[in-house]
Amino acid sequence: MMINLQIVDDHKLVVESLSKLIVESGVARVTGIYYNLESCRRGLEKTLPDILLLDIGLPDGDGVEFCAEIMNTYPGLKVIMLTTYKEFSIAKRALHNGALGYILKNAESEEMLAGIETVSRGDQFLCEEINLLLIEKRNEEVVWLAKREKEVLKYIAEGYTSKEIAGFIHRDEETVRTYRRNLLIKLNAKNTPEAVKKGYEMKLIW
Amino acid sequence: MMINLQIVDDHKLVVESLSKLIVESGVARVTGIYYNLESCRRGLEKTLPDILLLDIGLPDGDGVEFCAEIMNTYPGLKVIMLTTYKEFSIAKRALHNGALGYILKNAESEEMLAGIETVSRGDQFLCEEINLLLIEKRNEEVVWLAKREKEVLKYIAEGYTSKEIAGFIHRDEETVRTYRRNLLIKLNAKNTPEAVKKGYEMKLIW
DNA sequence: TTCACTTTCACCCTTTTTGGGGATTGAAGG
DNA sequence: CCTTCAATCCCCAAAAAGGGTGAAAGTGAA
Repeated sequence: MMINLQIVDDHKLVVESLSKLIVESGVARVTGIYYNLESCRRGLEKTLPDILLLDIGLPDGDGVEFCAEIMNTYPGLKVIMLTTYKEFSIAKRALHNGALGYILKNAESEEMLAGIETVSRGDQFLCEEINLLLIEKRNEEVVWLAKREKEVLKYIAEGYTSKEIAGFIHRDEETVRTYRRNLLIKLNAKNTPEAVKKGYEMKLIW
Repeated sequence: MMINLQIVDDHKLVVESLSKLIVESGVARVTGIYYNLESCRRGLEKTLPDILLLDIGLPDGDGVEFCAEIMNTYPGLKVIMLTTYKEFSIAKRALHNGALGYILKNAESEEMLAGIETVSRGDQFLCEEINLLLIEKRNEEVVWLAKREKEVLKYIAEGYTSKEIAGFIHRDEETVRTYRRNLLIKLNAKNTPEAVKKGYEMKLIW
């Protein structure tokens, strides 16, 4: 019984080669290809695959958050994150959001195929580098920002002051100041510029 | 007379598929593959190709700056930037640094092959999206940061104050404050957090 | 040799941020 | 039920950044 697999990635070169690789190896059948989240959403309504290969930096949103979204709708779906980010916090968030696999784009083809087979059996699969990273940083905390905090961080990155942001979100300036303080603590940043940098690195904003 | 081509990209999946695509199409011969800049440097000393496909986000440095470096050493070498960044300022800097081509990774295979052939004849080739972008923003200025300014921007992104940075680079605090002001003007940012954001977007820091 | 730009430093004054110290509500989870 | 934590607000003092402006030495290109 063949594994049905679909791919979401905006890099056509990656998608083409990947589907060729998968089909030729015989481990799975590629039943759908999407270049953004919106078309993927619509596609999944029609045909649900066993495995979804999901990129993170899509043009219309964040693959990590999308993962949580589709796990709600299709709890049985097996998601493998396929990305370039070898950041601890991103991998951790992806797994927390229900991804069963996490494979870097600089992985070998064999690793890719092994991952698909492992995940299709319902087991977790992490590529070597990420596995080591998670073991190494096993004790480190992941940064969880509240919705409001993320919102404020985005405004900060766009150069708005606390007063201006307070106006945007219809809250007191003091409230925004509190979010700001918490952001610095949670992101372990010395000041706002560093918080923006870390937000970028952890793909919390963009 | 066959085109000799080499690839620098840390995404093994991309490289594999790309070289397969190129070889199978018959437009060129792939004579070298590198996963970082350092090994590319050493490889070019041994065999010089006609065309170099160059990624931007390499593990050991910036492909755009590397382009300028190798154009100095091998002025005849034809470089095609192969990347995910569809930012005006990055493309502009790449071309200024001597790249003859700029192709996005979400381009079609045909575009890729057409690009290789065009560039091999010594003509410039830009993929559709970048071409449109350059036409559209033809009048916009590119941001050129001085070496010191980039250095200061990096320190700012790491959360250091002007006083601390002044200590690091052995200059007066007032000097650093001047760089900071100029950064805001050049990057058209309202404040430092926004400057950091723009620095990231334009791949001026990382 | 101009001209532009980088690099360097200086002074003044205003706004914003930072780093402390709190507090209350309400929702979610054990 | 109790704890945790998001979300909301408050105050103060010190530090840092922002805005204006000026200027001089050095480099490199036209």
